[in-house]
Amino acid sequence: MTAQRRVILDLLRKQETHPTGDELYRLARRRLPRISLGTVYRNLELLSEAGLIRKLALGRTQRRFDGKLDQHYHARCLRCGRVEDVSLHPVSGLERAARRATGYRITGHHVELVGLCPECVRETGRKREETPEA
Amino acid sequence: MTAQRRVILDLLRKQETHPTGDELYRLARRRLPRISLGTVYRNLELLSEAGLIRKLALGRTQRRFDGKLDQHYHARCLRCGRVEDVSLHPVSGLERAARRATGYRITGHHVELVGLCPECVRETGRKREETPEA
DNA sequence: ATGAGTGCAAAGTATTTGCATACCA
DNA sequence: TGGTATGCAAATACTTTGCACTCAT
Repeated sequence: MTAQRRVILDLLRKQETHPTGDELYRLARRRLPRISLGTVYRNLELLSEAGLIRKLALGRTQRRFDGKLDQHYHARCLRCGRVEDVSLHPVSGLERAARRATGYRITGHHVELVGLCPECVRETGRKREETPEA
Repeated sequence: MTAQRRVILDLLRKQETHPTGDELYRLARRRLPRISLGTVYRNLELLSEAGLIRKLALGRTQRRFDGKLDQHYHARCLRCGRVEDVSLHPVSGLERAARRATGYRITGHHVELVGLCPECVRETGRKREETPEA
């Protein structure tokens, strides 16, 4: 746990917002003026692998598109990155509860389930070296 | 509705996966060899504005990080992009139901509520020109 | 002829990586 | 002194945009 890593973790823990890599870099620079963007990203990666922080906008940074417009949820495989539809009844009451809790005008919601797809379950059953990305 | 746009919409509707811009570009090129990546992205944007398709990995393409590890959900403002924690009781039974429906080994889930934050509700109450991105 | 849409290439944004150096066990 | 982490800069990945041109009104 280097000074850089500690500062990043610290910032992230006390931050109410959910900062981006760049925001974190700017914040971290106030305490460690010579820290580099690369170090910030590297440590974010390591910290999240270690389970000390979470990445939002899970999955890859690349955007995916969906032609199905009915309300449905998604399951994403942590290992191979595939995304599948999950047809479950939309959770009722969620949006109303969230409105109360946040004051937002909620217009929709989305659920992402994460785990391993059947195929990757089999694969990792055999050889356990590879670790899911996050 | 140009030929390009129709092809993209078509592909997206019949695709089981949730293709990325690039994948769609490659698929579209089989039917329209001269289509360009720019056109694909432009049309994805337009189609999603028109409500004909959905963007997954909502929000910006930029990743955000979270230092809080307890299970909690997030609310994202469509207009200003801010992301806030929402403390709601985790939806129970969701993961089990998803496992049944998909065969995935589910290890977690995440809920994102989308809408307008109170501040943006006020803003848009006044002037209605700006439209949320998606 | 006008406005919307296109292909192409260049620019932009976000993130990752190679490399030489610095630091610690 | 060996391995890990760093700063810096270059590279990469993905997406957006400027521009000149086409095409259907």
